[in-house]
Amino acid sequence: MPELPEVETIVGDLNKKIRGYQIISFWTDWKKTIKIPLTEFQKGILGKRIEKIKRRAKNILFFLSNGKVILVHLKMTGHLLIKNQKSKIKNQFFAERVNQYIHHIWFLKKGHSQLSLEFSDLRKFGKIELFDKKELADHRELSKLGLEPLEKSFGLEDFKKILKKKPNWSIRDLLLDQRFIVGIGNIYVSEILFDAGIDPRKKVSSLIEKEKRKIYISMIKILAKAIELRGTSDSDYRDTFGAPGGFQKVLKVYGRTGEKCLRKNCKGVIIREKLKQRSSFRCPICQK
DNA sequence: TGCAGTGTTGCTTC
DNA sequence: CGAAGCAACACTGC
Repeated sequence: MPELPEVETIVGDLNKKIRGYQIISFWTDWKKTIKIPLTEFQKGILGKRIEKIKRRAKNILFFLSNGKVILVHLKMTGHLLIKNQKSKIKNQFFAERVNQYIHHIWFLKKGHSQLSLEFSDLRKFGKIELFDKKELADHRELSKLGLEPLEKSFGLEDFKKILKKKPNWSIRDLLLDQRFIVGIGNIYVSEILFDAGIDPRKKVSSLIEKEKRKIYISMIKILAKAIELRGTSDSDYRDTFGAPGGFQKVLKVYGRTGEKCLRKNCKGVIIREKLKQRSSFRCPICQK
């Protein structure tokens, strides 16, 4: 389930490995994922060079030499894997599990080097779009997205401005809503609020100055740490080598129902509760 | 064994 | 208008 740190890791790898490659062909067995007619998609990408890859929220954007942009969203179970004839996915068990779900493949070439970029998507929730770079600014969905939490320009004051917009919401619902701050999903929202010592159900308007500051700092700290560890592989996230991330080893609350709270001297036991149809994890003692 | 749970996000409904 | 619920899909685990 890729959130900001996972997508950031993937984009970093893609830039290292496929920047400058030309798309020679594209194969799919599930057209529904591609949001424009397949012939139009093919025409827009074949023979074009991949100039750079960027992340916006949880979206991956491939900028092509003809001014087109391929948008890929992995949703819940998507993976992008890069392979050449010799390379095998690092984790063989994972390779066997994932290969049968490869529904789209870009075949790439640069000089004598040939690679394939394979999109594995078990639940087929992922999406692929193609549009002109000049439409980027008013893209129907991208234009509605909120601020990037790791941008240098995203300061405490910006965060507090966002908090003012939804005083009656719980802090958890606000952090998860991509219209305000992007990139945070169910795993990191639990971890951020644990780190900040804040109850996820807490109403935004009841947060005092100190708490707002804590949440802001924890948000940046946890996301940056997760990128450093190449993301969280709870059940199925893998990087473009098929290798797992490292953040799952340092999760403090997510998926730790019934286990002891890891905060020093806290005797709490982590609980899971349903908030708005989704699981939320917290320590009932040290998150106030 | 069958059905709830899994999490992202846009769409529908009220 | 906003909030809640659902659908897209397939596998896991209780």
